[in-house]
Amino acid sequence: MSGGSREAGRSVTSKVLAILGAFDAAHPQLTLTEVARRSGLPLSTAHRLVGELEAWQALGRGPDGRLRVGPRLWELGQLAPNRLQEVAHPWLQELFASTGENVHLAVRDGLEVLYVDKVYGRRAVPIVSRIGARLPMHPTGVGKALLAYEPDWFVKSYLARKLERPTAHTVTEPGRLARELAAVRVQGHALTYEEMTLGSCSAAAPVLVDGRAVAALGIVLSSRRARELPRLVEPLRGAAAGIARAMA
Amino acid sequence: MSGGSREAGRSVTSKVLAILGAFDAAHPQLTLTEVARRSGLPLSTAHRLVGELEAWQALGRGPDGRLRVGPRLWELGQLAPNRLQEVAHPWLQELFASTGENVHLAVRDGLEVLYVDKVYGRRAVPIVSRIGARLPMHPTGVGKALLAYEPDWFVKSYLARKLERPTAHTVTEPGRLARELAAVRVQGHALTYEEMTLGSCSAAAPVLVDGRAVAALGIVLSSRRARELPRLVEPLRGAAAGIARAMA
DNA sequence: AGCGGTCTTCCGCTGAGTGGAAAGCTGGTG
DNA sequence: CACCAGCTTTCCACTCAGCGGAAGACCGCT
Repeated sequence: MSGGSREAGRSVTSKVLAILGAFDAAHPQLTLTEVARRSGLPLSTAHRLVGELEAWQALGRGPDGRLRVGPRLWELGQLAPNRLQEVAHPWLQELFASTGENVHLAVRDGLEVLYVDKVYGRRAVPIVSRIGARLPMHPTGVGKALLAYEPDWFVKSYLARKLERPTAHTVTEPGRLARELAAVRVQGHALTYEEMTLGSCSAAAPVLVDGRAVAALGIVLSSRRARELPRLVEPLRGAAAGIARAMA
Repeated sequence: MSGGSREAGRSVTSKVLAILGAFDAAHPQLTLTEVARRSGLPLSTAHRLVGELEAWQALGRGPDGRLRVGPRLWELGQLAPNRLQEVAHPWLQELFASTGENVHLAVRDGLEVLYVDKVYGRRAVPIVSRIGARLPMHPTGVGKALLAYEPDWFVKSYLARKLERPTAHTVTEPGRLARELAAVRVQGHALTYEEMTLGSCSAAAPVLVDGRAVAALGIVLSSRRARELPRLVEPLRGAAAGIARAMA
């Protein structure tokens, strides 16, 4: 840019976006120095740009003075149209009403599940997912439900990587996982037991439109109540089917 | 900036933000030309910057090719911490569960109400508010509940302006409105009948922390069922009080 | 084929943006 | 209370990235 940019060809816009990109679910608040480090910008450059973003409320500061995403970006984000969420939300609500359990909706994004919506009540025990958060596919119910309906080549390349292992219950052996996915395809739903978080288990069903899983609907409960899961599968599948019908 | 910027002193960052600012609830999707007009930028400049934003998924395109807020900004927006929403959501959920009606939570932002959260089911009839949307204060239940607890000078200057009149039922005479606000303060809740939208009416209660209304909780239903509103006031006030206690 | 609108590309000028360095702030430690 | 380590803020002279008017491509409509 104008002036002595060390790394030529980097636009101001890309720097601004790099700063925004420094924030993610694992790093929702950062010091200026951390922003500079994570975005790969010189500290003084980060300082100036962050100042402008802050003035516009794109970024804000927490009580401790650390930087966080600001209200203006939240508001802007709400403008992003999301047909899936709009169509599906009433079903999540209904499923929650009839079961009283945490329910959530996720889509695949890259090699992860992205949580798109969630309905929970007061006694919601385990905070497993957050709207907008990402988790790996293989240890989550919704992830398995989605993965099971991906084409072979995709599943193969997913399993070929070294898979994370958040708990001792996580299944990471490619063979066993592939067999589980086959079972999901046959049964039409996935179950997990403490594979992502100790203390919680889940059931999930794919939202199938033209044979492709465009999303997955999941229900999570405390693993103490794991034996109640089978009872929840039917309503879960019903809601997933309802969403699928409304999406088509 | 570098080059022949007509309006000197305008940073690239401010231009990027102006582009983002071109999107709002009333204009969720825009053509490039509209973006340029609304942000006050030359078309070619808008074109270049929009290109970069699009590549980063900060903006996206709808099926018709028009620009909209992209998934990346949605995700980023979800990162914005919001204690009010986190604390209040379970109460909204519970209020919805016990009444089956649309409930929503709003705060004052400038001279408008900003909807922060909303819970609704399948039979939700009237789409009055959207999370992240803004509406004027005087024709909405939550707006009246919030306005009633603002300091005198604020209310005075609010009433001094020419007030919008979305329906024939909207109260805009300063005197009558002031009297209504006094009644809200006495009763602890506000009622509206088709003041914002024909066909729907609402009740709302302030969330009072140290005597200040930090938010308002509202419930909306079809005006055909207006006579059921009084029955809903008690649960509404209970939930608002619960939120207030949890916020303190 | 002409028209009103949109989108895309081009290119030479220039001041906005740059970032290293140095100075200011913390708060913790011996 | 001097010292230090890490974070934040300010400064400034150099320079190339960004600029935007203009020209042209590309619609859909009549």
